[in-house]
Amino acid sequence: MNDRMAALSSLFREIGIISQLSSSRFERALPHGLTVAQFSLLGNLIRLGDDKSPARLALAFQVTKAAMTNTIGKLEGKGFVRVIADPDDGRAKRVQLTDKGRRAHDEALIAAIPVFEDVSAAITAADVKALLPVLTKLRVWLDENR
Amino acid sequence: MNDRMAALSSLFREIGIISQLSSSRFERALPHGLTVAQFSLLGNLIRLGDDKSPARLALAFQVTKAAMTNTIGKLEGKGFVRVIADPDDGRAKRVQLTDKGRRAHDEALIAAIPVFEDVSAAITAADVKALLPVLTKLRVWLDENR
DNA sequence: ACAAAATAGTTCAAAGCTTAACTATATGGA
DNA sequence: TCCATATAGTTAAGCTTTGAACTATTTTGT
Repeated sequence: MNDRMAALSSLFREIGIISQLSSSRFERALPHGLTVAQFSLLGNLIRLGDDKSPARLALAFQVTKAAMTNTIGKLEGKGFVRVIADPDDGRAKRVQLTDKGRRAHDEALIAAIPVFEDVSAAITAADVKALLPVLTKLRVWLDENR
Repeated sequence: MNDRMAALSSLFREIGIISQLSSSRFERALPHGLTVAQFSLLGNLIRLGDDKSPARLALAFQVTKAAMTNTIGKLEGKGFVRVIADPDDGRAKRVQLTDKGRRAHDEALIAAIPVFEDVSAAITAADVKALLPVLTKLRVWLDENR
């Protein structure tokens, strides 16, 4: 058990550091003062469709409703999303992309490309492909057994 | 490049979520209100020797001096470490373990065992072994190209 | 020997996240 | 129908971290 614990400790430690370093590296490159959370949210709305409730987005991103309120508020302040009352549910809201938000995401994507290219030097496509399912399984487990 | 970016995005996203979920899971189990940062610092002092300067510890843990000041302060407040002036360098300090700190780490280690056992269900020893060098390489690269 | 540059540590404000408490609206069962 | 419960969202307080500014001390180079 001792070796096992040591290995897992190392694993979680590396993961924690990578999480921090990668976020700050991307955020340094992103325009409009976008954070990774904001950029990811924009990307999600673009790729998977907008007009979703904050609660649903909070679930999708594994953050609390409070955190999502904050992120959405930031994007709204920048004019990148619009938040309207849900016509079908008086409790709920709906988050919609603005044209400005789409443009901002495009710019951010372009700005992020060189960072991705740089990072590609540190990890091969094959390694990413090998890592992902294992990490996903771990993440799902941690989430389900929270 | 698009697939590559999508894969890397997923990778960093999984890593970010795992970082957060694993920390909170461990912290829920740890006694004395120890955080992962505090527990790791105690462990480092025990395994690799104490009597080290905060600056050196900050480097080892990849956090800022300010963060290390905070972590050490918390441990000092709990009586788990003692901080003295470095007799050889007027600018520096030295962080020393107390007996209470050693005992607290032992207790925390015991409390952490079941968490490690639980997590073992979500990732095999072989997978950890395969992941570690790749993540380490990535972490080192991110650190060097910060 | 001495001024300039580097290093150690602290403090402060800002950011993002969490939990908990709270308001408002919906839903479901008696 | 009506009350209990669940869900949506916000707010406030607390935590950890970062970056920048600052003091004190040491090291370096001339």
